[in-house]
Amino acid sequence: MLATAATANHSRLPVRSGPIPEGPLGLMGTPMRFTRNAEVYGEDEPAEYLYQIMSGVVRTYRMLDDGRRQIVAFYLPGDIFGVEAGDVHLSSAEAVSESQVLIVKRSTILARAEYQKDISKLLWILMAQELQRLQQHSLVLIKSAEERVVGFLLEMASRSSGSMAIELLMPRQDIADYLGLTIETVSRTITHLVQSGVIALETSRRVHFRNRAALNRLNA
Amino acid sequence: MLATAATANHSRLPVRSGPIPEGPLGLMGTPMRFTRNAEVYGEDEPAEYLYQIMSGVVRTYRMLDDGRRQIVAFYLPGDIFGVEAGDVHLSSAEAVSESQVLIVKRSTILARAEYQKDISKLLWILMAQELQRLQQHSLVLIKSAEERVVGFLLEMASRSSGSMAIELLMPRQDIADYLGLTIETVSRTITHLVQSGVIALETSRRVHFRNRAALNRLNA
DNA sequence: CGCTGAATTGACGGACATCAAGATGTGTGG
DNA sequence: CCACACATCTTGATGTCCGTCAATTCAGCG
Repeated sequence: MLATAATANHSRLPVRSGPIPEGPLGLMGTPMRFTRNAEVYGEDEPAEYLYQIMSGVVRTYRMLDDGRRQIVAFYLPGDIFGVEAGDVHLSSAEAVSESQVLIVKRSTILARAEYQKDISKLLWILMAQELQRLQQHSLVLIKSAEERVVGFLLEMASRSSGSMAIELLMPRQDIADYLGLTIETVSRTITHLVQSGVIALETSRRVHFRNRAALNRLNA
Repeated sequence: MLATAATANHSRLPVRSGPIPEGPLGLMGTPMRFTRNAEVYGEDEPAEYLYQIMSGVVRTYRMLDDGRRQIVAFYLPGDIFGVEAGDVHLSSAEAVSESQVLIVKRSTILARAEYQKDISKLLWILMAQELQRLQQHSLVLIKSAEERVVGFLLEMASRSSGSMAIELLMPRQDIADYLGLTIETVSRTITHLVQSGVIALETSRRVHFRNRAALNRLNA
């Protein structure tokens, strides 16, 4: 799954996983910075580039005409995003926090893919991940609020280095829009998890796991 | 969006869009029949084949541990399914009704794709469609029951030939599991749409559109 | 016909949204 | 360093949409 269980790293520092995974993109990309909430690309724009996160977090999302926002994915350091099978972006992308992103022209990659087998293989793998994430996500959206929140915490845990505690790198509103809930429901659910002793909050963004077994059980 | 408004075709015949689109698969496939509810493939099985529907309907779905079923997609005549970026199926596939399906070995296709450019292009297009469908679907799952049902009817309309009336080729339970609702809610919502005069039911499976504008308006 | 699965309808309760207020945290300027 | 402004997060009260449970009705078929 996305759950690449990294061996525990009991650093007390914020997550930001260590060194940037030197993917194939690292060799040819141009670094660029995005401030909080800055747009990386917009829905329906031509998909000209691929992006790899060096630091920070990026969210992709789509808007419903009535103003609701569905966050499609969060990308963390090392993750590659902007992959589309078509030549137009299906969603918009924004920096959740100050972020550094490597940018590579799609045409360059596609050209290389012509003769360089591993590149085109990489593209397929990325597509496969996207598909799997999306399928997983639609499964999440039919669960109860508690299951969604627990699932989210576990997903974030699996993607960050620490196993005992994680840093939520996005505001509650983003979590709500990712899970298809309201911010109040997310907040209340977390409070409830704290009260039942399965997690503890050091700050509102920092979550300690006190009973991982119970969490897994709640993740029906 | 998915609603590719086809120019009207006032046939009174059941949907089953005309002749089978003679895709590249048509040239080399082996036909096979599946009875109602027969399994085409199962989740986690190796993805060895691609499938093209000749007649009937196939659904793909995933199960939640608590028994809930999330239908991922319905495939109608002409549609190709079984495309996975990885080499394992992420979902199971079953015939909704008696169906005829063309089957092609994946390895054959991939081999051809090596030197035959249009084949590998086709694969990308299919992936793109899957991605788009999935994204669309997760947007649907955060809408209200009425919006989901209306959206479903419009989606089915856009995929079938007739514009004034459509045949729902699957039972209510399948619609419910596709939309993340219960069968009762689907039924009640349809009844409500009938009462407000935007649709009419000839039989429970056959839907007449009486006020397309209103439908589009309800599809927030 | 009567049998069987599918679909509809009704009564009721609960989970989550909504509306509103307060608490906590954070950055800025004096 | 403090104070104020503003955003984020939490908490409470209330409403409603939809799920659950249960009973009918309807359609297809031997």
